[in-house]
Amino acid sequence: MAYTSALTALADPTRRAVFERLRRGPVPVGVIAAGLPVSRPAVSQHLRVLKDAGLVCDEAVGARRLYAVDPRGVAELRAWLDRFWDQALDAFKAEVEGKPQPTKRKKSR
Amino acid sequence: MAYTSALTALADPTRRAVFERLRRGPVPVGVIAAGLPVSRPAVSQHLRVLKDAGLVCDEAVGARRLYAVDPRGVAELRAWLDRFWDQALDAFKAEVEGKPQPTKRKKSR
DNA sequence: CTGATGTGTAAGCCATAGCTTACGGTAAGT
DNA sequence: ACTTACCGTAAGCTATGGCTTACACATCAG
Repeated sequence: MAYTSALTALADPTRRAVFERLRRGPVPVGVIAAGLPVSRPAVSQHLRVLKDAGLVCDEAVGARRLYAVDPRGVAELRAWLDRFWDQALDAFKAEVEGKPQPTKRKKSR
Repeated sequence: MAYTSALTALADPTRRAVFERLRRGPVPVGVIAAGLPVSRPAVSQHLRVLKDAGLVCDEAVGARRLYAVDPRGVAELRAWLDRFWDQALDAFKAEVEGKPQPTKRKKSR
């Protein structure tokens, strides 16, 4: 269940800013920190959390280190949310169509 | 930007447990608290946060109050994640095509 | 080899957030 | 009307987490 750590990671505003900055493409740490109101070590710590959550991957390029979004982490989060979406919609539909039973599972796809 | 509060809300493990309990259908507060290792007021506070984030909606039924998942909140989160997914994939593709060996990574699925 | 650049890590401070107990309010049952 | 059940809110305590400064290591330029 890696989506739990992913959600925890994306909860912090600064960390979201870091992550959204990476959306445009691979960026070194210093560049990210330059566009944010926090220090560079803070960005390093945020990247550490995002990496542990499987949301970003890094690559050493000379003295620098490029960070990029890891599509796999995003995919996991999407999968969890989609599963949630389907079940919630089924429950909602059953609720609207007259309420036979609170917890009733029709069909799942 | 309601997805920010949604992500913040889903970061807490207990709050995720509350939310996932609601996935099966509308449930009163007491039932949720009975299945969790926290007190009932704690669950109330969590539901408050989830409601403010647009993830759940409530309905008074007699002395009880039923909470259910609000599909709209889930949809917003999905939209944000999908937009992220597309841009991340584009950046990843451009990175692969542009440079010979940008990042050594396999395709997951 | 020396200095400069880029980065990760450790220690410490402080604000935030989650939990508990206590209380007030509304609805149903007798 | 009185009692019981169910729920939300307030106040307070404590732990977690994010930020900073200081330090250590690796790489490139000269």
